Amino acid sequence: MVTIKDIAKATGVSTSTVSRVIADNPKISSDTKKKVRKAMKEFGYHPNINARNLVVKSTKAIGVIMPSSADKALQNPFFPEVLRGIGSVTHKLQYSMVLSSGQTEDEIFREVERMVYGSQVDGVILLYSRVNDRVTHFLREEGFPYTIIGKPYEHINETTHVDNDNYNAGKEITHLLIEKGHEQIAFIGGSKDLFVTMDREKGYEDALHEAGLEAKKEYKIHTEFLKSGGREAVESLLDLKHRPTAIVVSDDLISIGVLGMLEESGINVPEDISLASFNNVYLSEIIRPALTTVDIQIHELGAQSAKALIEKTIDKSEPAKRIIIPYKIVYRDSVSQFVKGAT
Amino acid sequence: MVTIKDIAKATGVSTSTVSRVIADNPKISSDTKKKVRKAMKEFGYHPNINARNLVVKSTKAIGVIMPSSADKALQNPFFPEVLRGIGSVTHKLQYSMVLSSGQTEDEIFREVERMVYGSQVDGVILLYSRVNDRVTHFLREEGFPYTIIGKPYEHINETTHVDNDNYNAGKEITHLLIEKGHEQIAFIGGSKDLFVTMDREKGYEDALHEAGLEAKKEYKIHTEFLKSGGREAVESLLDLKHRPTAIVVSDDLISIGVLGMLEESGINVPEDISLASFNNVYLSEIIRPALTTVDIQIHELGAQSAKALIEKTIDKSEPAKRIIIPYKIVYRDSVSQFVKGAT
DNA sequence: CTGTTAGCGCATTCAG
DNA sequence: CTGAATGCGCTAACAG
Repeated sequence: MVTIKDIAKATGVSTSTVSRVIADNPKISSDTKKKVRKAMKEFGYHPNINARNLVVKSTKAIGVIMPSSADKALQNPFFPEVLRGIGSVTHKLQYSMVLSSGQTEDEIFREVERMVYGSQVDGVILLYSRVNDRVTHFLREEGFPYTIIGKPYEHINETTHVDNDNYNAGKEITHLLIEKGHEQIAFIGGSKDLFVTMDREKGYEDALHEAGLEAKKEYKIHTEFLKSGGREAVESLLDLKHRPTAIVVSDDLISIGVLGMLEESGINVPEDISLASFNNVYLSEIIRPALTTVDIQIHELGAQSAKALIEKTIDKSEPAKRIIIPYKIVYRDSVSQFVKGAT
Repeated sequence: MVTIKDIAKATGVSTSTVSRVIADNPKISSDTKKKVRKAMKEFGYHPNINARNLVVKSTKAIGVIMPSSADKALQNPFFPEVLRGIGSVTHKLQYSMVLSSGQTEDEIFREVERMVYGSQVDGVILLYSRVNDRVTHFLREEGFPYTIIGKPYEHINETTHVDNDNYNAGKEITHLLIEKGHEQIAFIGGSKDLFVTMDREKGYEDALHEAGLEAKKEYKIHTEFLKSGGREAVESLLDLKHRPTAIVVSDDLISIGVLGMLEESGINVPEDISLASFNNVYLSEIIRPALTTVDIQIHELGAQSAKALIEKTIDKSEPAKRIIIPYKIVYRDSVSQFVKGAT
């Protein structure tokens, strides 16, 4: 390995001078800069990141914490996409991203501990927001920089997070259904202790109320990506005396599962039942019928969270921020006008 | 930050002793070990990873290089799943994974350079295998440990990689179709300079030949995840005088796109056309009809590549290995018996 | 079984 | 504008 010593010796300057040209210190004459740079190139010099980190006490790296993956949640194309978003800014700023790899909550906790205590990263991004999360508590107590994608469970005004206005998105998408003449509108959501689900559901309910429609209890179900219990829940929904004519689904991936179940039952979308969901992952455009869904700009969610985090790691006095990424409804083919007696 | 010095002072031993109990050196009396550990706990001591890396010249971290993402390829659930696989072993071995974030080939190259020259990682895993890849060349010339998921373009016997037997998988899945009575079997693949595609396609062709069937040129098309040109290609396939009765598709995600197109054209799967593909991502189980596909064990692909890489970083003399992960066909609902005159 | 010494590669005072 | 000296936090001989 070629070090700054080598190139110092080769150019006849001191190591500090070399160090200064690396930092592009303005007090170094352009002559010596040129000379030193030439040598660096010739010798194939590259700074040792660890040595540098050790002395400057900063790593130019951020940790990205995925949710515990007992479930199949990670198969959701949401994740590669946020990663891309995060990556787009880390890359621009020459930061690295280190990914968590733990599966259980406990494993993840230890990992974060390692990242923080070992000063492996300057800050972390949480790709989830769970009720009463140990990791969040830890980060907060340590005063370690972090941002959350989604809505924090507590201390919401003191923790910077980037989120969508899921409540209004939920409201708006149900409103769309109502406008289309639907009155029997169901809601299928993911895990109900996720804020996304809760917010979107609340929006759905309020839209209904505002339209003078009833939000029947039996119209709201929650399912973990159609595993085991999930299918039955959906089936019972379809078996209802008053079967809904439209469904708001909290996630495109769930929509795809629901779509399959409807097809099996000989129910056509959107003729018999309309479907509207959230996220606008690539798949929702590919599948038939193409999904009417709200585009939450996943990429931007990631990018902004990284940007905010890095700003915070650089200037600790940076105040906590809430960043709301605008959504927009993408109209495709899974929603249609309600026509009486179609079913 | 509490350092090894602090706890040395507190316990009245030397820093080297503390260092030794961290390493659980057997030559330290259990008495002092106990004493030191107690102090570490009290003071909340955690080793500084950078300092340690600097002296031991190893990082216990591996780089994971994603393909350049001009296309939407990263939306493929394949990636989260390999990441999980890789993560499962890095985590067990207490390694970290740092993810590439470059979008273009050039950006990625610089990143890898940084990882290698900056000794940020001990080795890297390439999640792609492109013809004439700059990164691969670089790694090879530097003699830096790396493994490839997929089939290396060159020096195949000198670079450890983990792959499926895609040729035979392709053969077997087409054979399945043939057994079901199909004789007009088409092939839809992804980018044709990917080895996966090539291997699977070759298997498809050979299966046809062995069965005395013709592999018509117009039956083979390539499409980049159904973007722009892709749809037309598939359409032309369906417009053929002798429309195929079965299709081998090289990737589940493409299958989903094809499925949508067929549905639009009023063609039923599997009644009119059978569909068989590869990967067995979670979606293929959820979608209707559920996909008959070959399970390539993505998770294992990732895990084994990480395992092999780490072994190599630990013992540089470890020989290059080729690790073939077994595949198995998962029979679901997208393939059916061919019945004459069904179309 | 444990302490002393040295040094990993770099950035940063402080002089000059 | 540049060099000498010091130390970041830790491990690794080498002694004892």
